[in-house]
Amino acid sequence: MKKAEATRLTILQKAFELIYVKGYQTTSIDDILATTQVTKGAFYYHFKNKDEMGLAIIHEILKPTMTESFITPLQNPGDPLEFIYGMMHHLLMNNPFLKPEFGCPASNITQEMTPWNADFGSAMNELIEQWEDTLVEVLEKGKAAGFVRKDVHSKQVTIMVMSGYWGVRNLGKLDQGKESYSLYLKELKNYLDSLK
Amino acid sequence: MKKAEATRLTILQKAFELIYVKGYQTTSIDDILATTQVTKGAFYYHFKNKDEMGLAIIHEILKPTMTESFITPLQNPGDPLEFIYGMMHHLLMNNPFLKPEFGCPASNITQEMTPWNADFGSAMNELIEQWEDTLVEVLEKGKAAGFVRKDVHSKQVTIMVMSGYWGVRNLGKLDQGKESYSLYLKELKNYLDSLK
DNA sequence: TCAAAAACATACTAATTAGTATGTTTTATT
DNA sequence: AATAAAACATACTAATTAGTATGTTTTTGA
Repeated sequence: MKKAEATRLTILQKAFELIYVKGYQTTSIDDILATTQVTKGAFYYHFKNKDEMGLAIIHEILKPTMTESFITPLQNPGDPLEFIYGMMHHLLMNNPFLKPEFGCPASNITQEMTPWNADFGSAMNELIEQWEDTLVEVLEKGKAAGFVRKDVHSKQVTIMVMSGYWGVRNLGKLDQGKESYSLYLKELKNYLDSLK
Repeated sequence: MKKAEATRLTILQKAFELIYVKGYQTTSIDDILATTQVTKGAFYYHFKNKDEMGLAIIHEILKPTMTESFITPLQNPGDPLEFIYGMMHHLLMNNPFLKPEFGCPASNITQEMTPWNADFGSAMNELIEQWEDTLVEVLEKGKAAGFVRKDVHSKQVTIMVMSGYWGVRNLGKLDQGKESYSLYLKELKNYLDSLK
């Protein structure tokens, strides 16, 4: 990788972590410069302004990460209900990057930015629609393969699952540990069983 | 009401609306002064600093509002599953104050403030525990009265319902209207039916 | 009614912010 | 090696921020 490209990527990655922890608006350019050891001249060489960097983070960091977490594992066949539960369990209990006290990066950005920046809104909408479409698709396949009842409404279930995940990621901020996560996962299992 | 008390209440109410729309950190004292027509001297007479005002909003505005919305209606007997569905439907579809693009005030504050201000965290935790306890209680009564299956785990269901609500309030920010709300409510109905 | 306290008003400060102006250094191309 | 462009560095600016200092007005209780 070229050196300049490495600088740009460092900024995006470190800024993403800072924003995950502190929020977008309260992460200052100077914060980013301090943790990356990049100077202001270099920063503004790579990005026109802060928002351009923010959108680049969504497209170049968040989107690939979510594709890797949600879309790619989906290529496997088998019971989609098992698959969905396993994905949620892994995300909530095993993912080493995501901390209960800081929630879900995508959820955080949506909550903070969407009402006031249409570009952030449509960028996040793309991500979420990709996730949504993938879940609907896998549920439909599951219906065809007999894993899921035929009268199940895949999109409704998808919204239920995504909402639950984002919600518990936020509820969990009020815990000390992962109690809410555990309770949520147990009930998610019951719910998914009811779709068989 | 005394005039000074009225000033204080105006600040809390208008600041609450501003924070709901703009977020806590990005709502400036000057914003609040401009919309309330209160001067800085008056503001700092009533509140030691911004955070004291924020906590007062939680305790004196948010908490009573939530009690009125979630706790009081709960005194009625009858089917708790019907009751929960009705409450969610009303909150999502009919509440005139809450707008899809701005989400849920309690959820917003939790997401923004909890990781960085322990006082906000424990204040919000109080609210949520109150809501949680109420839902658990009503579900237990429902089990006793035969409305809910005996093997249902009330706290798990409660976490599922609260997470779903907070999550769909955030998902809904990406919609133009209330599509996600409608889909969520339909599936919530299916889910609650599975607890009968 | 009249002083003391409560309530409010105005002008300021110091820190932080995103962004710019104007450089110097590094890299790539001939 | 020479040169132009790319990449980075430093010093600044103007706006905004929470909070303070120092007043004036209004209310209250003896």
